[in-house]
Amino acid sequence: MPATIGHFGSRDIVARKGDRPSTCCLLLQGYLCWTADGESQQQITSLHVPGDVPDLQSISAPQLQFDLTAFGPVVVAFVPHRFFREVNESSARLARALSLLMLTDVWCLRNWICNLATRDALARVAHLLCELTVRLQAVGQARDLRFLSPFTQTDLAAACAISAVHANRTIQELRRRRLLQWTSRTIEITDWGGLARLAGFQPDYLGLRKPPLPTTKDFLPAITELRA
Amino acid sequence: MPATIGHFGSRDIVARKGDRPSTCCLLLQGYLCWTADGESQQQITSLHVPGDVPDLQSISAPQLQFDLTAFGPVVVAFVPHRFFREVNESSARLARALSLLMLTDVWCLRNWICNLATRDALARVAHLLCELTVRLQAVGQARDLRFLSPFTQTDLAAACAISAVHANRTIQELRRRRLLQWTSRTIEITDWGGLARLAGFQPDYLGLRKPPLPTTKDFLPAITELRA
DNA sequence: CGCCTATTTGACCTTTCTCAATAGATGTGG
DNA sequence: CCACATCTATTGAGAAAGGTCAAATAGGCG
Repeated sequence: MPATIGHFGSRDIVARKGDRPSTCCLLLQGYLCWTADGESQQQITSLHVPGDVPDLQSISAPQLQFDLTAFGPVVVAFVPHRFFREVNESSARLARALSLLMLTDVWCLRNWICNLATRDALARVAHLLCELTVRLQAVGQARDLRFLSPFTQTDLAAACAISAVHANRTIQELRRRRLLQWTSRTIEITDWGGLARLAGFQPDYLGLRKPPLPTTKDFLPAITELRA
Repeated sequence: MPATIGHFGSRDIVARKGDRPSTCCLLLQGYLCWTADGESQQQITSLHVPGDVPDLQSISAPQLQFDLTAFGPVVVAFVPHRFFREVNESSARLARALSLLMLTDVWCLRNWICNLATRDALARVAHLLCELTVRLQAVGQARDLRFLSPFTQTDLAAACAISAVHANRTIQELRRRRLLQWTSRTIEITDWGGLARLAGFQPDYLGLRKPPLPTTKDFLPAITELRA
């Protein structure tokens, strides 16, 4: 897999609205979010973990509609669109894997909408953390429901569409209920059952999960190779 | 284009969560929405107008994640997945058009998220109506900013994630400001500039619009043929 | 006309926001 | 290693937006 490695610091914009990139970025380390600039503050519309290719769609997009922002130190592999086009033609199995990756994005977006629309602040934050935990576990980035997070409470607020102050109070409430610990840069879910119940988190939330998750894994050999 | 025509009444579920359809539905008349069942009420996660193929993704999806619900009387053409697969291989131009259609969906979803996340009820409803109007105009379903709508205020509430009561008060406020009329089954925007300003609606909202809209048109000859 | 659904209204209550101030952390240059 | 600047987290108090409940009204349709 032909690729160029890129490193970014927190808040760096990896790809900008209006860009017409000729590569996709495979996220190797850290977090990437699609962000939109609101008048008051920026809004996060989706969240990506290592193994994701957030801008897979840029292959056929005339231009990017949002900014792709790094959170914390980030390592990406820029892979030429050409590579994916060739994969699409040469391997039916990998082509299907790519479709599923895109599909998963869409399905995450609809769930994100449901999260914003149907839950109050407490359940909303809980749900986001459930999703994040599951996705990190799936790629081996969270052991024992514990993971590093470069997100500030303000970032969380931008993802959940609540104010930073309220995000703080919400987290305190989650701590008070002994559902999680969030100190300095690490988050630990101390009561997964309780958090999931509060969030109304459906484990089969991932209905799609079983098929597409191996999908991501299809690229892991290549990823590992790149990391070395 | 091989197709079977289907007719549906309001609230009929055209495709159900968990289904594994072997066709996509090209919407010919009426509205389709992807809906999720919340505890209290159903949530609309996206809205489709004639010319759209809401479940284009089902081609590579193992199963549907949400319900596809009809609003008002709806006519669809069920087109076999096979047809789209063949198109993908035979015509690079139409293949690109299909990619753009899918892309447009993703981009609509992110904008939907921004709408829920960054606007208050009044601007949110205004924005939804702006988007709806533009999309209807693009396919000739709204003349003079006036169109038929089978949506109840409760439906609007489900789309904007507000309560039905508040939706009602919001619409009254829009009427009071002489931005629109909404009587019985027709909506008319009486002050487009004012509505767009209130909503913070970006005409290039559609950034993608110029390229992909012709995309939809690529199918219009076929659509017209089917209608006849 | 009568039923059923959709809209409208009022009163009251809850959630969340905003503003403002304080405290804690982190990082930088001297 | 300290002093300072900056970012992040926390707290309090008051205000605004929106939710809920319940009842009244208005349409649409057989």
